[in-house]
Amino acid sequence: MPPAVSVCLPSGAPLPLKIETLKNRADFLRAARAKRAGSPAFLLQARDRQDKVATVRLGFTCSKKVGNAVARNRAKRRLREVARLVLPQMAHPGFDYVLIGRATETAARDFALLQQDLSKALAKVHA
RNA sequence: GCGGAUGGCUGGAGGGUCGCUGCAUCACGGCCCUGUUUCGGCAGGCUGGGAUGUGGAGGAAAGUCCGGACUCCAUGAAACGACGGUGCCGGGUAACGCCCGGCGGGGGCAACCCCAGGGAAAGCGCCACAGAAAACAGACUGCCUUUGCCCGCGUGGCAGGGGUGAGGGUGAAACGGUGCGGUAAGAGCGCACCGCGGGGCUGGCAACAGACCCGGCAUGGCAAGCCCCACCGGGAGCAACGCCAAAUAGGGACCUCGCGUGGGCAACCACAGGGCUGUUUCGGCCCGAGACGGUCCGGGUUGGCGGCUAGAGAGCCUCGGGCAACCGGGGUUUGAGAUGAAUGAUCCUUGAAGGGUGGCGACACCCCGAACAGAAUCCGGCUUACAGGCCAUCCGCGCAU
Repeated sequence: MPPAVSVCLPSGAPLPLKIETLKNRADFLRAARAKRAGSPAFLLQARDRQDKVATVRLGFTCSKKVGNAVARNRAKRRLREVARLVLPQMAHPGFDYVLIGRATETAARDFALLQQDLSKALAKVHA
């Protein structure tokens, strides 16, 4: 583990939210049991970790249902991009988010609509 | 021009904005450690985000089917055996089940393509259906001839003797095929050609081919059935393996086998005994009071760094050897290393083929917007998937000259 992220935080004033990648299977499973919000092109899962650490963590899931390796990679990249654009303004500190890709819609849906979808889903999950 | 055959190349293009990741350089911050100090710092290491520059998916990255490199484990010798693989000959290669060149067989007018292509006189097994008969030789039917009897006297019927071997619808396969002679009818019985077997000869490194001589002919097929022969082969894989840090654990229950002898106060030693090394023999190692036996239960299996991308490298040009695969030399250019896994997201322009509408047509307008597919230690192959486009060589047909 990199030494204690929380130690160097106090100095920061506004400080943009740190976004890390979710890596452990256990974290994915915990997120799956928390709140969720559907959307035509993806499914959003969100969980408040309640561990006093502000870092936002983000994960992606594209199962074999999405398609072959090329289709799965493309779906993940689009989800990653839309999250990169939307999340910094919308995310709540201390949350884990997981975006799950769908078969054809994730790759096909208009990108502007995709951003709107994510905003709506985040709002629903935070409510 | 039309139809083919073979080999090879390519795998949308241009731009704007915003990102990801490796490396290099540059300053900046953090402060822990080390060194030093004139106590301000400085140097090294660690670490955090940033700027600039530069590199960043494929011909199959795929299937994971072969062959290697590399790493760890195992590895005493001989003989024997088991298992798996390969299978015409020669060459290439680090190696191969791959590639090249030949040979043999089959297909095609041809270019060319296809072949799991050792052994069936070592043995066992199998040969469906059909057929008189399916494996070793005859039976059945037939053909010829002859004797007797019968009648409605005929190219008749019945019974018997003798001769004969391929005429018998079949079938994947029938004591070799075709023709002529021969005969009562026939038959390699004789002859010619083809096939087959044997022999030496010639050519070839060889597989094999050729002509010649001899033999009237002896060995049905299946070895992607067992098998025999020759050759090859230790096992597991980068989640290999090494290092650092942290944490946890250094277990428990039951069963099986064993707990022997001698010396010594004891530690221990020696010998029995047990286990491992495919088997055996010799040898070696371990245990020796427990087991490097089995079953079940419980706990753990995290993070980082190295391995990690420079090599049997690749592309192009060129010289030499070789029919070729390929080998040797020179020059030049080039070089993904991610790890919830980067190599992109989005917008604009252009846009192949395809589809639709109109038109005799050239064409115009509209729709759709590139196939298969994403490195995971690295190479050499094979196999499979693939929208289109392009090039070279060759073959057949047609037309013109």
